[in-house]
Amino acid sequence: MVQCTPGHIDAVFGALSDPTRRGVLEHLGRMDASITTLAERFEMTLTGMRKHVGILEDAGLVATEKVGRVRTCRLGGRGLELGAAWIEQHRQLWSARFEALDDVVAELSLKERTLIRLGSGTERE
Amino acid sequence: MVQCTPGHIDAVFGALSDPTRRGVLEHLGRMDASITTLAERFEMTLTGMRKHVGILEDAGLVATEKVGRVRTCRLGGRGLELGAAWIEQHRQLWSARFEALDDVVAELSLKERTLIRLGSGTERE
DNA sequence: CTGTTGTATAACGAATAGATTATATACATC
DNA sequence: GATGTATATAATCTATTCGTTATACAACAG
Repeated sequence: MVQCTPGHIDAVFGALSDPTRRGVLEHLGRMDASITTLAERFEMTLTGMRKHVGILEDAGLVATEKVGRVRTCRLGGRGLELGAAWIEQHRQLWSARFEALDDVVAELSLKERTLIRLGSGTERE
Repeated sequence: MVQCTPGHIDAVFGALSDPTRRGVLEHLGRMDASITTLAERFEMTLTGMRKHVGILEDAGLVATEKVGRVRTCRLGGRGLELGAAWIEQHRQLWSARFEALDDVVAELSLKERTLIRLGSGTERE
């Protein structure tokens, strides 16, 4: 079951607020990775990367498993749903208050999906 | 046009990671408010609340206008779209990698929308 | 003009975040 | 068992966050 305390949402948004961590999520979206791999990819010490991964774990965005001496990180599903749910719920509230905004939103949703190549400083193009 | 730098997304998620600020957003979703009103509502000093509002402004989530000595705060549209767009984009990435997750997502999207009464510590029920 | 109200600004403090180095441990390999 | 690799843990450092108090200013009420 999805745990949904305020603190958990804090953790999800807090985790997403760092560009390195968003970059890690993008990377894990393409392939699983060890701490060492991620540390190299993001030019950071192992210890530093381990902390980021820990934060992503706490937020329910990443799951890890240690086999032998290698800790493998992969995307771990539900955290992002929490954030998405909160935002969606409030977008609806806002839309009710600003009816005119709906048009803007509809208009933007197309543009943004193509415009955005953003967010981590580690784009692959 | 929606500015969409990594830093801007940092600001949006960072702003959303604090329960007081999410509470302020919820409050402003129901009615506009002055700094004083918000400070009372959230049992905080004026200075403290002013800072939170400033952070929400920087993230593009709130707009303020000072008339006379009163600064009125209202929801200011585009910031939330940025966060929503980022999450949605990556949910799609993830879904591609974990096809089985799609079912879970679909299943949860119903449950969560009713389950969640969350996020700010200032629920009104 | 005087007093009160709403903000702004500055300075401070405790706690956390983001990163590091140094050291230890645990597994793999030869 | 010796060596190298992958991680864990502890200590440290700087910067930022979240909140405060103290002070100043600006505008409305009388």
